[in-house]
Amino acid sequence: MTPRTAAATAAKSDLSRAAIVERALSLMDVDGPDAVTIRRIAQEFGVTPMALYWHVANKDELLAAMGDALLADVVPPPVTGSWSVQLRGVVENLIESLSRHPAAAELVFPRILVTEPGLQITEFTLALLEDAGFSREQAADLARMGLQTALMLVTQRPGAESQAARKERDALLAQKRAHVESLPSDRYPHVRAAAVPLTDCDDEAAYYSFGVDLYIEGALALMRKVKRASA
Amino acid sequence: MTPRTAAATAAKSDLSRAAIVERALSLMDVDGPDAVTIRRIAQEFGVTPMALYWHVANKDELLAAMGDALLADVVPPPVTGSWSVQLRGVVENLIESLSRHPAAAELVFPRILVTEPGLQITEFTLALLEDAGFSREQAADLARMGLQTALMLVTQRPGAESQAARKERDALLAQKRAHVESLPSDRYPHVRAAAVPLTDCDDEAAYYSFGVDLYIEGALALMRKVKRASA
DNA sequence: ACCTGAACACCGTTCAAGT
DNA sequence: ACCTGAACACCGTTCAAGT
Repeated sequence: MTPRTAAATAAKSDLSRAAIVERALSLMDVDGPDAVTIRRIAQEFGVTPMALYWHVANKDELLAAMGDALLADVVPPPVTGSWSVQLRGVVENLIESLSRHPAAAELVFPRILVTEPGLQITEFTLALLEDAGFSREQAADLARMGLQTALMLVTQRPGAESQAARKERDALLAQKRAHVESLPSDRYPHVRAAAVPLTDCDDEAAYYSFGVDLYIEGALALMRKVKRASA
Repeated sequence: MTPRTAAATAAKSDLSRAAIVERALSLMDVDGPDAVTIRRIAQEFGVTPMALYWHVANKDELLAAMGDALLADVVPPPVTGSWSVQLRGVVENLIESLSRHPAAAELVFPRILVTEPGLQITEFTLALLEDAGFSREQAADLARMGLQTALMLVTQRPGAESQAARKERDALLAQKRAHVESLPSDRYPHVRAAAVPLTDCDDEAAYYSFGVDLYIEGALALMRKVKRASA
């Protein structure tokens, strides 16, 4: 029996498409997108780079699979309540899932119309919006922007928007805030005063609900306009 | 006199930081982000890869400079009209500039609080929103989401969201639409019916104004809430 | 069915050297 | 001041070969 580390043994025995995808996702969160390489993942599994190609066609397919994995565990939205309450549920559940792997969140975009769960979310949202009275085109745009809203809120959350490795993130954040606070207050008084809220997010829940509010209130206002025009 | 192509001669004589940035931007639009490499840009200028390092510290700095270039020619917003009209101007002018290089648009995100024009836009927007009655934190969140809205609309515009080279884009788009149209209509009736608006954008102006409307109407609705709470 | 080894065409970047 | 040449450590990927 050749000696091997316990970790490598466990990892190697686990080599599978799902395990690779999961490892790639956490690699992305911890060490940033540049760390997600075929060779690095293989190394983490104690395996040759070429071994991955048995489970995954190529890197693009791996990235797609990562997007699919995020989409796969989005909780289905509530089916009761007003259309705006249900719409809010769609966006909130998206945020809930995407925020588990913020660095990988944007990978879901190209997968939404290709993957089963993505299509189900889209179907539900379109039905909701058309029933509410939006035209087909408006419903399509609005549904798309709901996904965009969830995605933006997650990927660009102040304090977490950097693409660097987790280790460097705090230093970069401190540096950025110091820079903003060093700005001349005669030229940028508001920016300086808002240095903290611009660079960090002390209350995550409040941040997300404010963002979702903006979207939902916008949709409600547009609905009123549609009703007025058709009346 | 050694023979050289006219293009290479003209390009070589033009080698400068600004020229490199410009070339990188159009390379990104035409051939996709993967085509933006130090070596490829050098080749386009008929020059050795190392030559670029005189004008640019490294690739990260080049990407930052590309973001800065987009921000640099954002038209200043109008200074008259209600706060919501001015806010709309901010977002519309951002869209105007970013849509000239959609593939590079996301590069502005990390540059907004670092660059002169970015800070001016932020200062203007924060002042606008705080004067309107939003708290400092709300103003910061709302300003950020205005930028996010502009960016998302541009980068994710249906039919242009692919990161592929321009040559392949049409084929990919057609393929995607064909896929959506081949969906079982008993399971995804709304998605199927909305195949065209989901995959293409026939009226660009209408698409953008709908997106900006959503944001502005949302802001107006939140303002009413703020007023009501403080009354 | 699943993995390895060698090889290829690409990257970004350093460092010393040219003019 | 501006550019070249050689070299290094990395990529993704192919292809033939092992078990």
